[in-house]
Amino acid sequence: MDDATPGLNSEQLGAYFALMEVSSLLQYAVDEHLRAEGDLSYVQFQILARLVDSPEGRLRMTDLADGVVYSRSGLTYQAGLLDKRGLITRSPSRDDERSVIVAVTDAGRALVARVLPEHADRVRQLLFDPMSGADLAALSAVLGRVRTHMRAAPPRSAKPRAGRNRTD
Amino acid sequence: MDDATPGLNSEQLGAYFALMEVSSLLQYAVDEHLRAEGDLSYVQFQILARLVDSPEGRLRMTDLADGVVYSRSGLTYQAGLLDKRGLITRSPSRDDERSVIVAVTDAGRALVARVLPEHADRVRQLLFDPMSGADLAALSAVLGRVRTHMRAAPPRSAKPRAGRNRTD
DNA sequence: TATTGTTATACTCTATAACTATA
DNA sequence: TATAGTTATAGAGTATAACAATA
Repeated sequence: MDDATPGLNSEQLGAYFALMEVSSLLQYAVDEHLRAEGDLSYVQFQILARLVDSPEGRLRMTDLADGVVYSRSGLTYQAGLLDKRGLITRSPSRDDERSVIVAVTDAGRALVARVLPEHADRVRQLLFDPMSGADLAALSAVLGRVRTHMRAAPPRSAKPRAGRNRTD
Repeated sequence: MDDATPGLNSEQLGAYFALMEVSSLLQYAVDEHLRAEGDLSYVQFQILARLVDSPEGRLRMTDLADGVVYSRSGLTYQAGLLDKRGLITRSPSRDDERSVIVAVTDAGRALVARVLPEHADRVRQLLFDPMSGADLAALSAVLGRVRTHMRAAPPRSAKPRAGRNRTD
């Protein structure tokens, strides 16, 4: 019954457009700062931030690719840039010789630490300043639910022609 | 007091990441459909949709550039593509000879009408299916407030070196 | 002088396909 | 055979600066 339902009512349409506009403006502002202050694109920052957030500062390429919405080749490209700048290292995994372990370097951690405060500040000013505590709680609840839902059926890096769906 | 406040608490940080991830996944899914079905990028679709939404199906280039987060040259590029495909027309304004009026053609309207239903369907499936009515109301309220706030101080197409701020 | 828009150019980024190597 | 990653390549998109024309 996927195509029997109508499109979107006006409230949904408004919320959809507002969501895209808000996230677009937010990313634009944040990206601008990251480039000016740390010579980082938003994607590169996300990669570094994920590594810093990870338990031991190290993740497999695949894990990173699943996190960010990129193709593997795209991640290889970005990782190459970060590697060249000494912000990460790449080394083969002992567990699985096919895998590559990406690790943040001290320089990478330092860079994140340097840009993070102002980054957070911009986000707060643009996104959270006009919000009440109740707003924030509501937003968190809704987005959390939506994110879980979206992750359940992830068409992210589904690229190989075979497997997955036999409906074709 | 802009820089005296701390960054973000964990709830804010979580909401921020969730917002960016949700919007990113949503745009990814929608963009994919637009390209496959209508050979349109998300930006091109936004331009067409805005024109269709406008009173007479016509807007100035500047109005379009203000709506989408683009540089003027970027808009000229995209408008050129749409013009080449016969989806829009561009003509000088009578009111102000400097301005260019962009108008949707019938073909443009037809294309939007063709892709819109499934577009809306994807948005509904990904974004609104996991939401209750209360969720939607809360989301609309919050995003509406944030959008207004962001639009109040828009660093969008602030590019010329002169004017605007005399603090230099 | 300020604003509107275009052009030229250079660059970043992303995706596709072919390829290697390991499980 | 399937998975992990890289490389080559080609294309789309974006920003900057210089430019022309009108207000």
